[in-house]
Amino acid sequence: MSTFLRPRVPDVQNADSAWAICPFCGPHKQCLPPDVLEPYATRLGHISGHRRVARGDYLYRAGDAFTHLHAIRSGDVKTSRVSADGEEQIIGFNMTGDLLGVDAIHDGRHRCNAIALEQSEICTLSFTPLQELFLFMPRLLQHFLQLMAAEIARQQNAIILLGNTRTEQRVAAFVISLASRYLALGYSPTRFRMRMSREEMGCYLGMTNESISRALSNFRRQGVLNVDYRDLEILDIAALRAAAAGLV
Amino acid sequence: MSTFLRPRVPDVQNADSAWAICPFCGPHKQCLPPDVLEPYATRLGHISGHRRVARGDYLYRAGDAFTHLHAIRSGDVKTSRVSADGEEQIIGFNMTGDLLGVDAIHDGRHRCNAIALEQSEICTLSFTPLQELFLFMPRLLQHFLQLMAAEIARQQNAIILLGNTRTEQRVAAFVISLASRYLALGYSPTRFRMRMSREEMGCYLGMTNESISRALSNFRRQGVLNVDYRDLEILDIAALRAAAAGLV
DNA sequence: CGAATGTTTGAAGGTGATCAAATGGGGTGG
DNA sequence: CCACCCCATTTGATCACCTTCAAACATTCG
Repeated sequence: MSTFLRPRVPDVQNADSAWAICPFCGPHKQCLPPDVLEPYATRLGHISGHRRVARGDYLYRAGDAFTHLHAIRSGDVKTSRVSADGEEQIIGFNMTGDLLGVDAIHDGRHRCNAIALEQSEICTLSFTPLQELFLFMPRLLQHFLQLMAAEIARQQNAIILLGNTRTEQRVAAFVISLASRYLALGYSPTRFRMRMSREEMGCYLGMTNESISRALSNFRRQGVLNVDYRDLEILDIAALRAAAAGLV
Repeated sequence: MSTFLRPRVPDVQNADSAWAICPFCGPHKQCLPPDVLEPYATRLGHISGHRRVARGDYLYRAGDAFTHLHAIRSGDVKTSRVSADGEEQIIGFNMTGDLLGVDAIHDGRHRCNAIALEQSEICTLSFTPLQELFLFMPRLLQHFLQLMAAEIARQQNAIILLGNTRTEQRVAAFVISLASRYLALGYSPTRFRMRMSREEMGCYLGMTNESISRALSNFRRQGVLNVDYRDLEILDIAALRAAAAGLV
């Protein structure tokens, strides 16, 4: 990286609140390595806020002017768009550590709704001052670019999933995706509660809630999963992986 | 924007070659407004190169180390990934003005293949020096962020298309997408040649080449399109839009 | 505790995939 | 420049998969 522009952030302690360092994912710090985060914490704290949202609340709506990025500190959120005929179409599910709203950088207007699936804590980041911080903090900028690129890569996976797989394969891949994200957050990857309805899963995966239900039931009959409504346990991860790879 | 970091680029004429200003899309300049581009041209020129590729050539391969971004100066390119079972899965089609490879910023390694659909002219942009330029050129950075966000938005459209539409609707939307991109490039939006095979279209749209062919034939029978192999003419844009909106 | 919503399972029907074959272009080598 | 061959495209027939419609049951939240 360039040596001529080194962060000139004062090395001030800022321990008054955990919220102050939340903009890049708070306690888990998975978005930004601690050694990078530390000197930025103070400045980032100045441009961030936080809110609590209840199940069903909107973080932002399609059409809203884009002013802030939204980071999930805890909880689960879905992002969706509403088509011309008024039907909701889910773009993705997000959980602790995810950063929402970057797509709105394009034209300064949100094109998605972000809706809480349960009570959640949200950090808001004012984007204009963040952009100015980038000029002082090359590693912060680099990190942000990597974040956006990771989002693109994730969406590529979704495109492949939707275009080139059958229902059971798709559901298996989705369950594995959830498991690996819970693992990354330090939760059990084999037992967790799915926060979205079958309807919402189906909307995201391009199938009906009935097909989702049937696929999960099939996996249960095969001894691969233990499904009790939204509680899920992975019994045979190898078989699940095989199903996700299309080896049926 | 910040006033303390204004571009300090020497105002040097740099007219020796059109290639020198190619990094952000050359003659069409659609990526960067001329008044922004002008002062950057010299510096950008220093970090850019160019190549000519023939039909079937790889711009880069999945697994390659990421060093350069690739901008299409002319021609058409497809990006794809190869699944575990060795099948090609097309992520997108790109044409003049598109910037490829941003997804590799995530971990410094390309995850896609980029393959020329026909003879093309490609600009290469060394990413490390570009990152340093960002620190001097806030508007260039802002523009780049907008570019990446636009890519995310485009992929969201693809996800919706794949998940929530039927074949005819999907094909109609694809044709409209091609038309609007040709329009933006100054070409006829109603008569153009499709650069990809039915097979490749199908792979991208999550259907078989036969289904693509049938959908196009149906539109021809209805007087909506004139299809002659890869040559396409839009006869009834209103009907096509209606089909793309799912109003069948 | 009751109503509304979410989930499971069944049966029937439609859409798109698969298999197959004929036709037409385009690229390559002579 | 032409002819050939390979491959893309079109069209048809059959079939599997998933959707649709329907009903029973569980859960959650007021």
